[in-house]
Amino acid sequence: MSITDLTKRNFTRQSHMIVNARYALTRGEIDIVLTLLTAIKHEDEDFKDYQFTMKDLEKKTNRTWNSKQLKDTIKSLMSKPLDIPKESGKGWTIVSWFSSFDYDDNGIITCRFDKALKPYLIQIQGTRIISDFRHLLPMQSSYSKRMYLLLKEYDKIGSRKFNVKELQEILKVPNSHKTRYNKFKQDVLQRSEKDINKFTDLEVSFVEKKQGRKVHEIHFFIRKNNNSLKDFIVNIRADYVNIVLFHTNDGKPIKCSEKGLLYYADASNLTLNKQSAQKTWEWLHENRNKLECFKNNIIDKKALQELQQ
DNA sequence: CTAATCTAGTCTCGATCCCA
DNA sequence: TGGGATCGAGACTAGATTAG
Repeated sequence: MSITDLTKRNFTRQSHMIVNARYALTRGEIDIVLTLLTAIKHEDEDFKDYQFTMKDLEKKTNRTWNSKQLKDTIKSLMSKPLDIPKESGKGWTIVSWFSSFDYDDNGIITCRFDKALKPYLIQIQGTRIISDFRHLLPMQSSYSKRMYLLLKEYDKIGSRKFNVKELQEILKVPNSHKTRYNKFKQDVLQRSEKDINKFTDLEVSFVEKKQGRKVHEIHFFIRKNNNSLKDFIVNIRADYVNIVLFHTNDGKPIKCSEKGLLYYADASNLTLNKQSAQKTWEWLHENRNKLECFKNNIIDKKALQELQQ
C-alpha cells in the first residue's frame, strides 16, 4: 500500500497574492514548497496532512535528499515567512508556509500547510496562477522560478511592467543587488530570461526604461515558447484566431481562421492552399520574433476573462 | 565521506553619463 | 569642467550542491 501524497500531478495552483508576495527562498526550499503545492487537489475543501517518503520526494524533485539536508532545509524554510501586502496597499499579512513538518521512525514525512494560506491556495479569490511543476524544477536559480511565476501571471496579456524597486522587494534581493543595478540585471533579469526561455512554456524578453540615467522600470514581453513548428502552429490556432499575424509584401493581412487555416483578411477572404499554407507557416515560425501579432501585446477578451476569474 | 563545482553576495576599479 | 551617481567587468569569499 502506498501512503504517498506526491502523486503524478504536476500542476501547482496559487493565488496571485502569493506569487506577488515578498519572500526569498533558496532553490531547495522553493522546490519543497512547489512539490507540496502539487499535492493540493483542485477539489480539496481544506488542507489535509500530506504524507510522503524520502524516496517519493527524491523521485518527484529528481535529486537526492538525506534526512539532515531535509531537516536543515525545512528549518530554514520555516524561518522565512511570506510577506503578503493587502490589496488596498496599506495592510499586510505575515504567514509561514507550513505549520509543521514531522519525520517519523518509519521515514514518513508528514507536513501541514499553515491554515492562514487557505484563501491563497485552496479557495482562491481573484487571479490564480497555474504552473507546470516540470517547467519550474529544472531552473537552477530561485530567482528564475519566482520570475517565471510572476510572468506566468501575465502570459495571456503578453507583457508585464515592473518598477525596479518593487521587483527587488518582491524578490527580496540582497542590498548588493539593490545598490548595483548591473548585478541585479545580470543575476536576476538576464539569468531568469535565459532559464525561462530554455526550460519553460514561456518565451520572454525585457527592455529597460530609464529615468535620466537610472533604470527605474523593466518591461517584460511574454509569449508562448514555440520551439517547434508544431507547437507554434498549435499556439497560433489556440490564441491568435482572427488576429492579423502579418502583412504580405503587397500589403495583404493574413489571419488564422477558427478552423486553423490561413487566409487573406481582405475583401477576398481567400484561404491559402495547402502548399502555400505550409510555406507560410514555416516562414511565420522562422520569423516569429518579428510578427505583428506578438508585437502589439494582444489582449484577447477570452484570456482577460480567464485572468479575472 | 571528500573534492570539485556552482551560486550568492560583496567589493573594487576605471569608464561613462548627468547636471550644475 | 568637475562632482556625484551609475555602469560593466572581474576578483574574491562563504556556503550550497553535486559527483565520485
